[in-house]
Amino acid sequence: MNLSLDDIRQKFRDCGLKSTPQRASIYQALVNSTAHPTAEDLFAQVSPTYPMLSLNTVYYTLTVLGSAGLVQEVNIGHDRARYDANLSPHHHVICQGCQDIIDVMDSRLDSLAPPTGLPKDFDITSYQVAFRGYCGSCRQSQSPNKGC
Amino acid sequence: MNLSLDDIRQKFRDCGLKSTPQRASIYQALVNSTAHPTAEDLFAQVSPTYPMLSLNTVYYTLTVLGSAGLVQEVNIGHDRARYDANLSPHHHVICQGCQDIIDVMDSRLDSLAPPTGLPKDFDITSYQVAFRGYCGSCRQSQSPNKGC
DNA sequence: TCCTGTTTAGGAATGATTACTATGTAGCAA
DNA sequence: TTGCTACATAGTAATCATTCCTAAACAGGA
Ligand SMILES: [Mn+2]
Ligand SMILES: [Mn+2]
Ligand SMILES: [Zn+2]
Ligand SMILES: [Zn+2]
Repeated sequence: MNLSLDDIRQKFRDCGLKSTPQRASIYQALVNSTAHPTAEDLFAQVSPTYPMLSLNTVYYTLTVLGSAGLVQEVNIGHDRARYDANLSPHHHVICQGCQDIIDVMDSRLDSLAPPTGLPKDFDITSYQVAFRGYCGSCRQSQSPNKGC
Repeated sequence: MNLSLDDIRQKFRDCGLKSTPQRASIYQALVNSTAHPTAEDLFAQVSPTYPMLSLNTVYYTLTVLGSAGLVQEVNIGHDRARYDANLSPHHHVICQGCQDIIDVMDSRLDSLAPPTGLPKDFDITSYQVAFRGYCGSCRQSQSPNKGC
């Protein structure tokens, strides 16, 4: 992507969000990344430019951008939240060794038929496919189940 | 399902796991549920029968059963882990209001083509589809995005 | 029955996230 | 341009799920 700070300020205005240097930097770091960073990752990346930045602000910013629809959480486990500013429909491959998350953009996955057998009053708004496995460097360490 | 405690002791033996009353009760509560409970839920359910039960033991048991392949984690957010002893291939619908998780068994979802564009040394071992939306009772409270 | 490695209970520790709050500032209007 | 006000920030403290640690209990095999 590589959005400039000016592009970002414009986008914030369009969305009715206040534009602050911290907020713009955090969003820029996220939108220009494909690594699905944690809040801490973003904090570490932006900190050098804004030494006063608080990790708290990163969390607050992510929830604000989240409820504006500019950022989504990606859950690969219950441990820590990972964030994604890639709004085009896509899916994820997760390495169970290093926890890396790779984007999958495969249009065949974007029009799955709605699932059968649901309560009829259930309103599905979106879905995502999560593939799991092991990346090249984690393959050998892939531990088999003990019993069974 | 409705497995008896004897069935469960047998299954543990088959898997090479020690059978203790606590362990069997925890697994029984989980395997006979479709609610994808948390560790705390299981603790609350088993506690009346085993007043000395420790929440710690629930966590330990779940990791043991997990590495034996009898139990899987279902992640619907980064907040708390939900557990599932339903080993038949299936998918989930998650209500974003009440966090309920409903099983989806739709065989059309069980043979998706492997995704394109991955590093060739990536080894996919499984995948799951997570549908999100709002159940009947949570529908009205479904809050729209602020900006954008 | 005895032995040994696993399991349990309980308490303490960890670590990500949230809550609280005083100060700062963006955006708007006079 | 200036001043106002609501929102944003930083720092600290609190929360809470999960993990760590350890002594005692115990399951399963010899
Ligand atoms: Mn992504
Ligand atoms: Mn399930
Ligand atoms: Zn890996
Ligand atoms: Zn609901």
